[in-house]
Amino acid sequence: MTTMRKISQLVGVSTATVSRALKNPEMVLPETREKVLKAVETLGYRPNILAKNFSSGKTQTVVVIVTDLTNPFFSRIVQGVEEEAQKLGYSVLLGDTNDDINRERVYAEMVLNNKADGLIQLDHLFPFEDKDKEIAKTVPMVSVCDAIDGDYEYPYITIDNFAASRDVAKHLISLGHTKIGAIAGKDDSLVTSDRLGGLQRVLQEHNIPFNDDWFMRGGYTKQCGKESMEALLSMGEYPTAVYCFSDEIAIGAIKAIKDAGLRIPQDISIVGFDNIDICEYIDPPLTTVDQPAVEMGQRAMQILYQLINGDAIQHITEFKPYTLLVRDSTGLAPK
Amino acid sequence: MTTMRKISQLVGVSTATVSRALKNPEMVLPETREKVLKAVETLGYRPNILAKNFSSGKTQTVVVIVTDLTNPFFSRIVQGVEEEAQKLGYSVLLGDTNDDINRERVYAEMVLNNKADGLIQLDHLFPFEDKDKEIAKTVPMVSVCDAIDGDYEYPYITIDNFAASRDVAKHLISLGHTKIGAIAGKDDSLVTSDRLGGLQRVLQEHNIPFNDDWFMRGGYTKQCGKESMEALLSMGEYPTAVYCFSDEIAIGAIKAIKDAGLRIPQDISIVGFDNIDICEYIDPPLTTVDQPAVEMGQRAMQILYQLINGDAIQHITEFKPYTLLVRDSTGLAPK
DNA sequence: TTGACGAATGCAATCGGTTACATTAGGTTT
DNA sequence: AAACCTAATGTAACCGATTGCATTCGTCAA
Repeated sequence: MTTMRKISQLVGVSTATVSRALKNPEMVLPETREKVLKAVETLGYRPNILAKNFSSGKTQTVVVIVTDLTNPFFSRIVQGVEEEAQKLGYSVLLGDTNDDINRERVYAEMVLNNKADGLIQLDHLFPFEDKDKEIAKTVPMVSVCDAIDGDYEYPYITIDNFAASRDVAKHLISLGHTKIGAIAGKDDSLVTSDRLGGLQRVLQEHNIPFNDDWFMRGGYTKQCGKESMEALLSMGEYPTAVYCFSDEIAIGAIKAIKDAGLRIPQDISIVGFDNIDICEYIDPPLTTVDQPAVEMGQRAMQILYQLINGDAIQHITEFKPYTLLVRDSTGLAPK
Repeated sequence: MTTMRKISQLVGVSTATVSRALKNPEMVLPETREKVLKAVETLGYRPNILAKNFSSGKTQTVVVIVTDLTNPFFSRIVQGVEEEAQKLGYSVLLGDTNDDINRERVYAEMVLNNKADGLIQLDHLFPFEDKDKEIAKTVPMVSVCDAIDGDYEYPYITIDNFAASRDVAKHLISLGHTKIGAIAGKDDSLVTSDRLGGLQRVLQEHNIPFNDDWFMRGGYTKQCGKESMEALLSMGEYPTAVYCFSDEIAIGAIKAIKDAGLRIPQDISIVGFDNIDICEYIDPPLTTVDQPAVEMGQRAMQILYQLINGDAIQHITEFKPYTLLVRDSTGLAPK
């Protein structure tokens, strides 16, 4: 391997000069610089990043923790993170945890072990136990889209889920729906409580009762959406509109409705959340709340960059704009 | 930060002994080991991976290059890679290239710069130019699912695309189809030529002409699928069955067909490829070829591991089993 | 002419864990 | 008892780039 020493020998200067010629050209005589660059060229020198990282104590790398990379909403956020990371000179280590808190912990500890400089979390469980909270304090860390409800002091990029839910609820009520159910993703998360809260608030404002039996909990998967919807349909009386807390859930719900021989939106209206690509392509096109996934990922990376580079860790919840996209999966309530 | 030196001072031994107590316990007196472990515990020592990597010259990290992470087929492969990487003690650096050859090159060079030990490529363009081929020779590298047609000496994990295409073609012919179109993903790739070849061979065997106008090329996206299908439908005579080289393409094609007021499969049969999760959920459920994505990713990582750890680079094309899944998007050819 | 100053460069320590080689202690063999 | 061996541990070099401090050299002012 070509090292800096070889360059310095070829040019007849010290390694310090070579280092400066490459990193701080203005500290070096133009002709020295020329000679160094030429030697770099002829020997095909590449700086050993390992050595650089070691002496600087930084890895120029961040870890992204995702529970399920196959969820297109999450993978878009990751794309945003990565795009921004590359701009800022960082690499992205992938941590797909498959909902396993222990794997989350492993990835979080990578920062402590100097394998990465910071952490971005999507839809996470960590920090989970008290010992995790200790770790969380020392690790530069940002949450995107979902966070743990608790008193943690790290930034959180999201949309105003409460307000978005209010918009969804108003939309359904304006179509005449009064029998409204919901299928949530994960329990005990800020997203779930905010979305549920927004829905309940609007129902309350319109004196429409909220039927707790019609509030289902599962995961952000098609499978869960299908099973939850089947459960709803098997009840004696079921809702005429179902608000799914993710598009994946909605897709599963739609499948269950069609399998039962019912029509969307004539019999049941469906609303999703996230606006993943496929929403426009499914039948019927899905009414959903658009979240700016890529932008959220980018922003998370920007903030993480600031944290890593010295800004004190402060609690910032940053809201991005959202849009309710009305498509064909919602319609007038059946008579 | 707690370093090995601190431990050694606390215990009253040298750093070498500490190192051995942790890495080669059998080289150290049991009681010494106990004392070291205790000190590690009380001081909360964590080895600095940066230093370890530096002195060993290895990063225990691999790069995965994907053109589009939001494609669920690719993200499943990545999941497989990651799962296996974790088992083998490796981390995964993500390289989403957005079809940009320059970004691919950046990621490939990470291996040369000691940022990673090896490279896994999905649906890639690299190596592209002659200078890339030089790089490719020195970099431990494995392709999954798609490779560049050319004389490169690195392993390739795939399914037998030619045979799978034959199965698709036979299935369509058995349903009475003779007017068969196809929508490909990328040009100039082994996958495209194999799949097209398999289709053409079977048509030839049945004395069915292959209409070149009905062979569309684009990318592996819903958007491309939709546009290609619209183009097909705008022709005076269009196929009664369309073989899409990915499920994403198929989903776009289905959208175009429905928008045109036609029915699937009564008017047009559609076949996809990959068997991504959503195939069961769309309307109608999609006939497709299942590829064992997770397993392919795992296997790619295993082989890369072997390459990194000394096995000579050899050209292996390894085929995984595939399955044609007949669902409801294919039916009898219209009279 | 000399002292001061600044620009350019060199010297050498440093980061923290690993490891080849050296040393020591304890036991065994002859 | 001397010679020898082995297990356990210590010493110090090493990986390669960075950087604080020292040095050199040329220039300008006193």
